[in-house]
Formats: sequence, C-alpha cells, structure tokens
Amino acid sequence: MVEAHAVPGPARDRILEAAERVVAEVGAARLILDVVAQAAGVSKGGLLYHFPSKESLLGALAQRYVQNKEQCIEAAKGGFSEQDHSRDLKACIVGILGSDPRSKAMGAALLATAANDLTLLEVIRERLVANNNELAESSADFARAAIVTLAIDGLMMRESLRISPFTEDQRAQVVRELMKIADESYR
Amino acid sequence: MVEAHAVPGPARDRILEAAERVVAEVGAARLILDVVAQAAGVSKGGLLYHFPSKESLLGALAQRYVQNKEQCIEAAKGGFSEQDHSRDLKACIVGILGSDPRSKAMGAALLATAANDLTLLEVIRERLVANNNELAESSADFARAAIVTLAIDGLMMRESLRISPFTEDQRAQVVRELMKIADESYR
DNA sequence: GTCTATAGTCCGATAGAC
DNA sequence: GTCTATCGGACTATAGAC
Repeated sequence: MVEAHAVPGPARDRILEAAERVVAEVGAARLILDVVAQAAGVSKGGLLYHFPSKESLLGALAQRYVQNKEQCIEAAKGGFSEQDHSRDLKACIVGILGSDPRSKAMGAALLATAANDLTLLEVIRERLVANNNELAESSADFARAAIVTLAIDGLMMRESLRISPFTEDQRAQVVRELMKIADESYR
Repeated sequence: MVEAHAVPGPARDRILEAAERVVAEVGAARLILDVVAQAAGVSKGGLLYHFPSKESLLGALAQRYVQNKEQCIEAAKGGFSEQDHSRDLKACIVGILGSDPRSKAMGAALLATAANDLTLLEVIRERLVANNNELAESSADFARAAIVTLAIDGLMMRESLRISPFTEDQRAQVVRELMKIADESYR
C-alpha cells in the first residue's frame, strides 16, 4: 500500500508526488483520487482545488514526465563533443534509453493517459515536429536519422510496457548499432 | 452519435462491432457500456453476459486488433519472393505500416488498454519473443534487423496517436530506407 | 487563496425473473 | 441467453471554515 507521508512543501507538489507513487503501484487506470489525497495528506476537496479533475491530474503527471525526459536529453549532450554533428541524435539515444526503471514504470501509465488526451498529444506532436525539422535540415541522410528516432521510440515503448524481447546483450548491440546509424546519417 | 444497427448475427459479434464503432468515435477512456449495448441492440445486462466486465470487452477488442495485424503481415508476404531472405521483415513493414486509418484509430485506444492489461501484454510479449528469436538466428546482422522492427513499432505508435511529424514524402523516404536496411541485415 | 465536509450524479457490476 | 431493477463505488460540485 501507499502510505501517507507527512512531508512538507507545497500541497500541489505533494499531490503530484503522491500520484506518481500510486500510478507506479497500480497503474493509471486504477488510480483513485481518494487514495491519492490520503497519500498526499490532503482531503479530496483539497486535491480537486489544485487539479479540477482526474484527467487534469494525469495530464500534469504526463507533462512532468516529458519535461524530465527533455532534461535527460540535455544532460546527455554533455557526453559528446560539440564538434560531433550527430551529437543531438546520440544524446536522444543515451538520454531516453538510459532512464531509470521508476521512470519507465511511469511511461506505461502515461502512454495510456496520452492516448486519450488530445491536448497532451498536441504538445508532444509540436515537439516532434520541431525535432524533425532540425533533422531534415541538418542531417545528410534524413531517412536514416528519422529511423533512429523511430527506433528509440519503439524501444522506449516496449520497455515501458515491459514487453521488450531483447536479452541484455542484444539490447547493448542494438544501442551500439543505433549510434553507428546516427553517425552514418551525418556524412 | 453512434446509432443502433438492426443487424443480425450472434450478439457477441454485434457487441464487438458496436464497441469498435464507439471506441473509434470517443476513445477507450470514454467508452460507456450503456452506449455500446444500445448501439449493438442489447441491454447492458445482455452485454455483460458476453463480456463480464468493461476490461474484458476492451481486451477482446485488442485481441481482434492483433489478429487483424497478423493477417495483414501474412497477406503482405505474398508480395515478395520466397527466395528473399528478408521477406518476413519486409512483410512486417508493408503489413503493419500499410493499414487503413480506421485500424489506426483503434490502435490508440488499444495502446491505452494494453498499458493496463497484463494478460494482454503477455500475449504480445510472447509474440515479440518468438519474432525476435527468428531474427536472431536468421539474420546476418541482428542489430540492424531489430532496429527495423523497433522503427516499425515507433512509426505505428506515432501514427496511431496522430503525432507523426513526417510529410507524406518524408514518410515514403523512411519506408524505402527501412526496406534497404532490411536487405542490409541479411547479407 | 487554500482547504474541509458533504451532497449529487454517473456508471460498472450483480441478482434474479423470464 | 437476455432483460429489468438495483446496488455501490468513485468522480465531481458546492458551501463555507480558516
């Protein structure tokens, strides 16, 4: 069970944090507002003051997840030379595929949420379009670069859903090969 | 609105068909049993005789979708020579990425369903493992072949969710390049 | 502005008649 | 195998305390 934590801090953050714990435990479909409120140490009404509906709470969680991923990508850029033309693409590989298990558990829940939330999808779509435009003008071989991003998405999805068939060794091979294709697409 | 259709046939099939229409219209999250029952021309109780819970109804829809996809892949094999070592991989590209818009609308709903249904995920996982074993022993370059399957998944997901950033032309480039990588991985 | 308590409403699920 | 009636849980709304 998810226990109430007498943590301090703004109620909004406590609620978000509690919701994350609940979602990680039972999934987005079985998330119950009463449970979240209790875990966050607020009343249900208090929760609904900050998030006027269940959907808006899940939406906020999803936003948080996306922001976190973007930070991971930014951080990963530091690992590559500024001269490396395929640096951004490689940072995506490392940043997205290197995330912790906790984050992946959340991924499944948010996939389920996103699939029914047009607003959220639009945010993600805009991000993808921007990313794609960059690729289209910077890469020498657009199609290869695009395939790298698609494969990243595919692998992330499989791992979020825990249906990836790869052995540890196979996964390492795949990541190595992705790096290679990333390089190929910039010369 | 989804209208009641006085179609004949077993109630179970009528319900499934009605549920598909409803899901295509409002999404899995907003599917209401009463609405499905009315559209299928049965009472809610009648519906719940065939599918004892909402989850089981959505699960049945998902199964149907997966079977349909497998048939598409089988059918696509006919388009390639039996001598072509990468025939199966290419059939996946054509079979999965060539599906009609109706089927894609369903994809989003079922992604949302699958993310919360461990039983269903297990079925899909077994399928992926079998597929992966085939790839591992047949392909000359396992990693490349795996990346093709990952990219297919990634593109299918994006298109199901309607967040794909590609222009028509870019998409065609990507598919062509996938075919090329499929060939590369078998020599 | 932030939160509690309570009341309202919707909808999935069950029980039992036919 | 299907229907009607009803229950009960969970989301939402509102009035008002601090």
